[in-house]
Amino acid sequence: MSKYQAPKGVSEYVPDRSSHFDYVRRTIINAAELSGYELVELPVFEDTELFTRGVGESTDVVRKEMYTFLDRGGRSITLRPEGTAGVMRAVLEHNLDRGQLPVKLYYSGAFFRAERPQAGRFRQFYQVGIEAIGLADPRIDVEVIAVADRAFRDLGLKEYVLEITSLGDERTRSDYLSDLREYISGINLDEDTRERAALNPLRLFDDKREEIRAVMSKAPILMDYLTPESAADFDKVQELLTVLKIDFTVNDRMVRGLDYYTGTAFEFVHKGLGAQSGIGGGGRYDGLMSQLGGQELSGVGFGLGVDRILLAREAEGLVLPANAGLDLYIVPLGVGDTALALAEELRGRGVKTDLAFGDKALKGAMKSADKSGARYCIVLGADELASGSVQLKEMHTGESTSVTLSALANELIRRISDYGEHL
RNA sequence: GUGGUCGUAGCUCAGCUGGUAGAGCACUCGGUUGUGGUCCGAGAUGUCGCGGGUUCGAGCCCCGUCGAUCACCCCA
Repeated sequence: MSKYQAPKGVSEYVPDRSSHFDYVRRTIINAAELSGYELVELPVFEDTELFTRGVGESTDVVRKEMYTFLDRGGRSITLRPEGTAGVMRAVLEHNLDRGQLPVKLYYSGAFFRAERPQAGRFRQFYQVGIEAIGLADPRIDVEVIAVADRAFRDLGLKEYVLEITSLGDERTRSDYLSDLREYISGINLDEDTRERAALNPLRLFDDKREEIRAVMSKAPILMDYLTPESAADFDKVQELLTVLKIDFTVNDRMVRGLDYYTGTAFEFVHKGLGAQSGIGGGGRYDGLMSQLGGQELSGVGFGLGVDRILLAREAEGLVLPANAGLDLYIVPLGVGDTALALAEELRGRGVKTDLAFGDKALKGAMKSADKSGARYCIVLGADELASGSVQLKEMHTGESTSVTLSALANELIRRISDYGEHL
């Protein structure tokens, strides 16, 4: 082993797991595209201020988890810890909010948070997210949730639950928070906990300790402070989720870590994952655009954790569906040049082809053919070139049929399209 | 950032109270002239995470460090 290792806490994927990772990511993207979301490809670093203002100075993410540094021009730069702020910046910068609303966008890529790593929590991790910007309509909230749910179902996940809540509008929030703070000031807490509560009193709802849970169960609930409009929206969300047959539970003490959330908030939690069980979450944000200097527009979106979803699939024992691996493996016997040329010709016609290199002995080359997972295999040697035909062998049945070299490409294409339809 | 556990061949792991490293799988080659997946045989492979210390001697003990992991915290 080399003395170099990947930096602490990064997630990286190599074969065979990389294809599984890619499958997860593509499935999520596919769900987004099915609902009309379009790609934005954004930088992985931004001006630090975008995040301090967008995500919120009081959040842990901003206070202690950002990778921030000065670039060579002395600018303060931060590796993106989340996706929404960057999307908003791009929307404003390119005036996407001047056209028809909502603007529906998705992104996919790496994010960075300087946390202490553990299973399912990485310093570089992958997220796919969507944002629907410009319309405050509970139907869009539900659409966003439905995209996530579709992705999870397409991925074959079963052991997850959807939790939803409403955080109300700004007025509800400030009324509620002052009451909650008052309640908390009346209970006896250790210094550390008191500090956390001062920063964000909602955090105490998340505390794992029995005694804290007991006192917090009697604390005022945000849900009771909702304005009639917020309450009506939240009812509508629940009604629509029911219509769409998306199961959910209302968690009236859900805590979201990012300051910008208002109104509908949700979280998908997987049961097989231990402490880092959130596989995705999101919600509506009313103040974010104006906070960043744009017009007063509301938005809603989610971020799904690709790494954790892969872990969740593995926890459920799911394996990759019938893979689109190699179609053909060529075993050359002393005619490596011709074999490579043939492979190139077949590849040019869309046949996924690999071949043995390095003048392997027949037996070893056949083993390679087996391990490659290719559907078919041919041996190519002087005899075949002389006769102009090869034995096309189907690996899993062992059956061979004689095919002329000139007809090989067409024959393979025919067979591939056959089994393609059965996938 | 805090606390616990762990770190031995590519992988999963064994290694008794300290005496100088092993198994299974994987890999390479072979089992008579050109067909894999089973079987049989042979072979290669480790600075025992890294650095110090104790000791005649350390994979086994001590300290540090790096990494993983579990929980707190936080969140995707």
